[in-house]
Amino acid sequence: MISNRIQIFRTDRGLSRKELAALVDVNPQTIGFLERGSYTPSVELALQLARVFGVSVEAVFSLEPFPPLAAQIGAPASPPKGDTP
Amino acid sequence: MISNRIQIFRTDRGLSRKELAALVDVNPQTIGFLERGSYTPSVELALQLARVFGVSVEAVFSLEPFPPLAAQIGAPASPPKGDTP
DNA sequence: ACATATTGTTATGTTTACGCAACAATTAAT
DNA sequence: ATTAATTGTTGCGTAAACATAACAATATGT
Repeated sequence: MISNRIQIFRTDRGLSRKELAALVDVNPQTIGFLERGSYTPSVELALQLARVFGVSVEAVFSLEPFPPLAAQIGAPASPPKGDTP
Repeated sequence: MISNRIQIFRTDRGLSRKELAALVDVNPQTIGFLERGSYTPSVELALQLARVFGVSVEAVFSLEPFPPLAAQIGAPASPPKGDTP
Protein backbone atom coordinates (compact mmCIF):
# COMPACT_ATOMS: atom_id res chain seq x y z
CA MET A 1 0.00 0.00 0.00
CA ILE A 2 1.48 3.26 -1.20
CA SER A 3 3.53 3.35 -4.34
CA ASN A 4 6.28 5.67 -5.44
CA ARG A 5 8.18 6.82 -8.51
CA ILE A 6 11.50 7.40 -6.87
CA GLN A 7 13.44 5.20 -9.26
CA ILE A 8 11.82 6.79 -12.29
CA PHE A 9 12.63 10.31 -11.13
CA ARG A 10 16.09 9.35 -9.97
CA THR A 11 17.16 7.76 -13.24
CA ASP A 12 15.48 10.53 -15.20
CA ARG A 13 17.61 13.04 -13.32
CA GLY A 14 20.68 10.92 -13.99
CA LEU A 15 21.36 10.22 -10.32
CA SER A 16 22.79 7.13 -8.67
CA ARG A 17 21.28 5.94 -5.41
CA LYS A 18 24.36 7.10 -3.63
CA GLU A 19 24.02 10.59 -5.09
CA LEU A 20 20.32 10.85 -4.36
CA ALA A 21 20.95 9.57 -0.85
CA ALA A 22 23.48 12.34 -0.30
CA LEU A 23 21.06 14.96 -1.58
CA VAL A 24 18.35 13.98 0.88
CA ASP A 25 20.80 13.03 3.60
CA VAL A 26 19.99 9.35 4.12
CA ASN A 27 21.86 6.10 3.73
CA PRO A 28 22.17 4.81 0.13
CA GLN A 29 20.52 1.54 1.13
CA THR A 30 17.53 3.48 2.33
CA ILE A 31 16.92 4.62 -1.25
CA GLY A 32 17.03 0.99 -2.31
CA PHE A 33 14.48 -0.01 0.29
CA LEU A 34 12.23 2.82 -0.79
CA GLU A 35 12.47 2.01 -4.50
CA ARG A 36 11.58 -1.62 -3.84
CA GLY A 37 8.65 -0.44 -1.74
CA SER A 38 10.09 -2.22 1.28
CA TYR A 39 9.07 0.65 3.41
CA THR A 40 7.18 3.89 3.65
CA PRO A 41 9.21 7.03 4.33
CA SER A 42 8.34 9.86 6.69
CA VAL A 43 6.74 13.00 5.26
CA GLU A 44 9.98 14.71 6.01
CA LEU A 45 11.96 12.46 3.69
CA ALA A 46 9.11 12.56 1.17
CA LEU A 47 9.20 16.35 1.12
CA GLN A 48 12.96 16.33 0.64
CA LEU A 49 12.76 13.85 -2.24
CA ALA A 50 10.00 15.86 -3.92
CA ARG A 51 12.05 19.00 -3.49
CA VAL A 52 15.12 17.41 -5.06
CA PHE A 53 13.05 16.27 -8.02
CA GLY A 54 11.33 19.64 -8.24
CA VAL A 55 7.84 18.17 -8.08
CA SER A 56 5.01 17.78 -5.56
CA VAL A 57 4.88 14.98 -3.03
CA GLU A 58 1.83 13.64 -4.84
CA ALA A 59 3.88 13.30 -8.02
CA VAL A 60 6.27 10.95 -6.25
CA PHE A 61 4.03 9.14 -3.76
CA SER A 62 0.49 7.86 -4.11
CA LEU A 63 -2.00 5.93 -2.05
CA GLU A 64 -3.05 4.11 -5.22
CA PRO A 65 -0.60 2.40 -7.58
CA PHE A 66 0.81 4.64 -10.30
CA PRO A 67 -0.22 3.85 -13.87
CA PRO A 68 2.59 2.72 -16.18
CA LEU A 69 4.60 5.55 -17.71
CA ALA A 70 3.14 4.99 -21.20
CA ALA A 71 -0.21 6.27 -19.99
CA GLN A 72 1.40 9.50 -18.79
CA ILE A 73 3.80 10.36 -21.59
CA GLY A 74 3.22 10.32 -25.31
CA ALA A 75 2.16 6.75 -25.98
CA PRO A 76 0.21 5.87 -29.15
CA ALA A 77 -3.57 5.71 -28.72
CA SER A 78 -3.57 1.94 -28.22
CA PRO A 79 -1.96 0.04 -31.24
CA PRO A 80 1.48 -1.58 -30.51
CA LYS A 81 -0.62 -4.78 -30.36
CA GLY A 82 -1.24 -6.04 -33.88
CA ASP A 83 -0.09 -2.84 -35.57
CA THR A 84 -0.62 -2.78 -39.39
CA PRO A 85 -0.65 -6.55 -40.05
CA MET B 1 12.04 20.20 12.21
CA ILE B 2 9.00 19.96 10.01
CA SER B 3 5.88 21.83 10.91
CA ASN B 4 2.27 21.14 10.13
CA ARG B 5 -1.12 22.81 10.02
CA ILE B 6 -3.19 19.84 11.06
CA GLN B 7 -4.92 21.63 13.91
CA ILE B 8 -5.74 24.64 11.76
CA PHE B 9 -7.27 22.52 9.02
CA ARG B 10 -9.03 20.26 11.48
CA THR B 11 -10.75 23.05 13.38
CA ASP B 12 -11.49 24.87 10.15
CA ARG B 13 -13.30 21.79 8.92
CA GLY B 14 -15.15 21.56 12.22
CA LEU B 15 -13.69 18.21 13.14
CA SER B 16 -12.75 16.82 16.54
CA ARG B 17 -9.56 14.84 16.90
CA LYS B 18 -11.61 11.72 17.28
CA GLU B 19 -13.47 12.39 14.05
CA LEU B 20 -10.33 13.21 12.11
CA ALA B 21 -8.65 10.13 13.53
CA ALA B 22 -11.51 8.00 12.26
CA LEU B 23 -11.30 9.57 8.81
CA VAL B 24 -7.62 8.72 8.42
CA ASP B 25 -7.86 5.51 10.40
CA VAL B 26 -5.48 6.19 13.27
CA ASN B 27 -5.79 6.48 17.03
CA PRO B 28 -7.19 9.81 18.30
CA GLN B 29 -4.09 10.31 20.45
CA THR B 30 -1.98 10.08 17.34
CA ILE B 31 -3.67 13.24 16.05
CA GLY B 32 -2.76 14.93 19.31
CA PHE B 33 0.87 13.91 19.00
CA LEU B 34 0.96 15.19 15.44
CA GLU B 35 -0.63 18.54 16.30
CA ARG B 36 1.87 19.10 19.09
CA GLY B 37 4.66 18.21 16.67
CA SER B 38 5.67 15.32 18.92
CA TYR B 39 6.31 13.25 15.86
CA THR B 40 6.53 13.16 12.13
CA PRO B 41 3.98 11.02 10.30
CA SER B 42 4.62 8.66 7.41
CA VAL B 43 3.90 9.90 3.88
CA GLU B 44 1.01 7.51 3.88
CA LEU B 45 -0.68 9.25 6.79
CA ALA B 46 0.30 12.63 5.37
CA LEU B 47 -1.35 11.80 2.05
CA GLN B 48 -4.50 10.67 3.84
CA LEU B 49 -4.66 13.84 5.93
CA ALA B 50 -4.13 16.04 2.87
CA ARG B 51 -6.85 14.11 1.05
CA VAL B 52 -9.31 14.58 3.90
CA PHE B 53 -8.60 18.31 3.95
CA GLY B 54 -8.78 18.48 0.17
CA VAL B 55 -5.35 20.10 -0.17
CA SER B 56 -1.81 19.15 -1.15
CA VAL B 57 0.64 17.57 1.26
CA GLU B 58 2.72 20.74 1.01
CA ALA B 59 -0.23 22.76 2.29
CA VAL B 60 -0.29 20.72 5.48
CA PHE B 61 3.37 19.84 6.01
CA SER B 62 6.50 21.91 5.49
CA LEU B 63 10.21 21.53 6.03
CA GLU B 64 10.29 25.15 7.17
CA PRO B 65 7.98 26.59 9.82
CA PHE B 66 4.68 27.91 8.51
CA PRO B 67 4.14 31.68 8.76
CA PRO B 68 1.33 32.79 11.08
CA LEU B 69 -2.12 32.68 9.53
CA ALA B 70 -2.40 36.47 9.36
CA ALA B 71 0.26 36.54 6.67
CA GLN B 72 -1.73 34.13 4.56
CA ILE B 73 -5.27 35.39 4.92
CA GLY B 74 -6.58 38.95 4.70
CA ALA B 75 -4.65 40.71 7.44
CA PRO B 76 -4.31 44.52 7.38
CA ALA B 77 -1.03 45.80 5.92
CA SER B 78 0.58 46.17 9.35
CA PRO B 79 -1.53 48.47 11.72
CA PRO B 80 -3.29 46.62 14.66
CA LYS B 81 -0.38 48.07 16.68
CA GLY B 82 -1.11 51.68 17.56
CA ASP B 83 -4.06 52.01 15.19
CA THR B 84 -5.52 55.58 14.97
CA PRO B 85 -4.37 56.90 18.36
C1' DA C 1 -26.32 20.12 38.76
C1' DC C 2 -25.05 16.39 36.23
C1' DA C 3 -23.50 14.02 32.26
C1' DT C 4 -20.91 13.92 28.08
C1' DA C 5 -17.40 15.35 24.93
C1' DT C 6 -13.06 17.31 23.92
C1' DT C 7 -8.53 18.09 25.00
C1' DG C 8 -3.78 17.52 27.31
C1' DT C 9 -0.65 14.46 29.08
C1' DT C 10 1.83 10.27 30.64
C1' DA C 11 3.14 5.53 30.38
C1' DT C 12 3.87 0.87 28.23
C1' DG C 13 4.33 -2.05 24.18
C1' DT C 14 4.90 -3.43 19.23
C1' DT C 15 6.31 -2.43 14.72
C1' DT C 16 9.04 -0.34 11.42
C1' DA C 17 12.00 3.32 9.47
C1' DC C 18 16.57 4.05 8.98
C1' DG C 19 21.81 3.59 9.92
C1' DC C 20 25.55 0.73 9.08
C1' DA C 21 28.33 -3.26 7.71
C1' DA C 22 29.15 -6.92 4.59
C1' DC C 23 29.07 -9.35 0.32
C1' DA C 24 27.47 -11.25 -4.43
C1' DA C 25 26.11 -9.94 -9.03
C1' DT C 26 26.09 -6.80 -12.73
C1' DT C 27 27.62 -3.24 -15.41
C1' DA C 28 30.81 0.49 -17.03
C1' DA C 29 35.24 2.42 -17.70
C1' DT C 30 40.01 1.90 -18.98
C1' DA D 1 41.31 -8.42 -18.30
C1' DT D 2 40.98 -5.84 -14.33
C1' DT D 3 39.33 -2.31 -11.77
C1' DA D 4 35.72 0.52 -10.11
C1' DA D 5 30.95 1.77 -9.63
C1' DT D 6 26.23 0.56 -9.18
C1' DT D 7 22.81 -2.40 -7.62
C1' DG D 8 20.39 -6.25 -4.79
C1' DT D 9 20.07 -8.37 -0.52
C1' DT D 10 20.70 -9.82 4.35
C1' DG D 11 21.40 -9.01 9.17
C1' DC D 12 21.75 -6.41 13.36
C1' DG D 13 20.89 -2.28 16.26
C1' DT D 14 18.48 2.02 17.56
C1' DA D 15 15.09 5.48 17.45
C1' DA D 16 10.73 6.80 16.50
C1' DA D 17 5.84 6.03 14.78
C1' DC D 18 1.66 4.41 16.19
C1' DA D 19 -1.72 1.59 19.29
C1' DT D 20 -3.87 1.42 23.54
C1' DA D 21 -5.08 2.59 28.23
C1' DA D 22 -5.70 5.75 31.88
C1' DC D 23 -6.71 10.06 34.07
C1' DA D 24 -7.18 15.27 34.91
C1' DA D 25 -9.02 19.64 33.14
C1' DT D 26 -12.00 22.15 30.71
C1' DA D 27 -15.85 22.87 28.00
C1' DT D 28 -20.65 21.88 26.26
C1' DG D 29 -25.32 20.05 26.54
C1' DT D 30 -29.48 19.01 28.97
